[in-house]
Amino acid sequence: MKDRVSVALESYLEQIADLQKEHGAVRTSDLADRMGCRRSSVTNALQRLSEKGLINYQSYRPVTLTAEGEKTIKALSRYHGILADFLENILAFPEKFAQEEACRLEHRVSQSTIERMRIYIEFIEQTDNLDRGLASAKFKEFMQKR
Amino acid sequence: MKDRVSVALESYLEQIADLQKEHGAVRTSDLADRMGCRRSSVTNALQRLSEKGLINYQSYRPVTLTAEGEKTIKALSRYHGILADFLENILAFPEKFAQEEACRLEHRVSQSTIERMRIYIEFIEQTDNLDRGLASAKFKEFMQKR
DNA sequence: CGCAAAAATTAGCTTTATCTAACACTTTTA
DNA sequence: TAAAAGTGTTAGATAAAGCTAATTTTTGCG
Repeated sequence: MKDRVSVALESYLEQIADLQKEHGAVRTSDLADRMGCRRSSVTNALQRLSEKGLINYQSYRPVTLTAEGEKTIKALSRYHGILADFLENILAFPEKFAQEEACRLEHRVSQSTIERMRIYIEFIEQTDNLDRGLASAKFKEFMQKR
Repeated sequence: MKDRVSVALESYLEQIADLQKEHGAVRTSDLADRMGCRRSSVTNALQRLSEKGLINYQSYRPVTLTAEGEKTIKALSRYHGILADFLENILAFPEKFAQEEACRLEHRVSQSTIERMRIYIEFIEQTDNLDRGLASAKFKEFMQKR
């Protein structure tokens, strides 16, 4: 069982995936902007990600994810999505906050909790469809009145 | 706004509070057992906690929390309690898991999310009392059927 | 009491993750 | 096309958090 990559490196990896989608190529300075750190810290991170086989990296060349890196990202972004969905649609947070909080939590929340959140969302949706509780709508209403 | 103590140090602080309650005095080796690390790492942590004014520490003496340390712990354990409550009573996890997961998350979840979880629990309880949805019971039932 | 065992600390090393400053490559542009 | 600007990397520091091995302090017992 290959040891899990650190929270910091996971975040770099996510930003790389994001930038790849947006711009194709991924540059050190864009990553530094996103991560709020110096370019030299990015270089250091890229070297470590490369050693772990998660990115294709050569000096002065734009970066891409390896197949392994893609796989890691896929799992992570699923976690992120479910978390953000839960925060927005169950706990009734605004989307922006939900996204930010999901970023903070996705590296820590266990798989069981993620799956349970998914099931909970499904449950609430079913309840809503049965027009019995309209639980999520009711919660939003409840929030307004406080 | 004094900068927040690290996740690692926060964990040490919690174990200190726990041991203080159980045994009065807090010894390096007990802490090492609890934290699953070496005694030398504990000494190192104690020195840093002491520099931050969170514990009273002198070489070879048992450790106690400062007022500041107590305050930190109080906030943390409130977070822990709400999280565990949410995991157990909303997401229907067994108590043991809820406690463990709360330990992992309490250092990362933002205050807003904690407060919102508290409100959500309150909301569900009210709903349940109105005998309208019995949402939490229904969710447990729903879980059983899967 | 005095000494051995246990407990705690120190010293020194490692890795991660960050920084600044200096240097090396690339790209732009006059 | 060559100098300047911009981008990327290296070198060297620092701090957190851990480790092992060696040393120091405390404690318990014969």
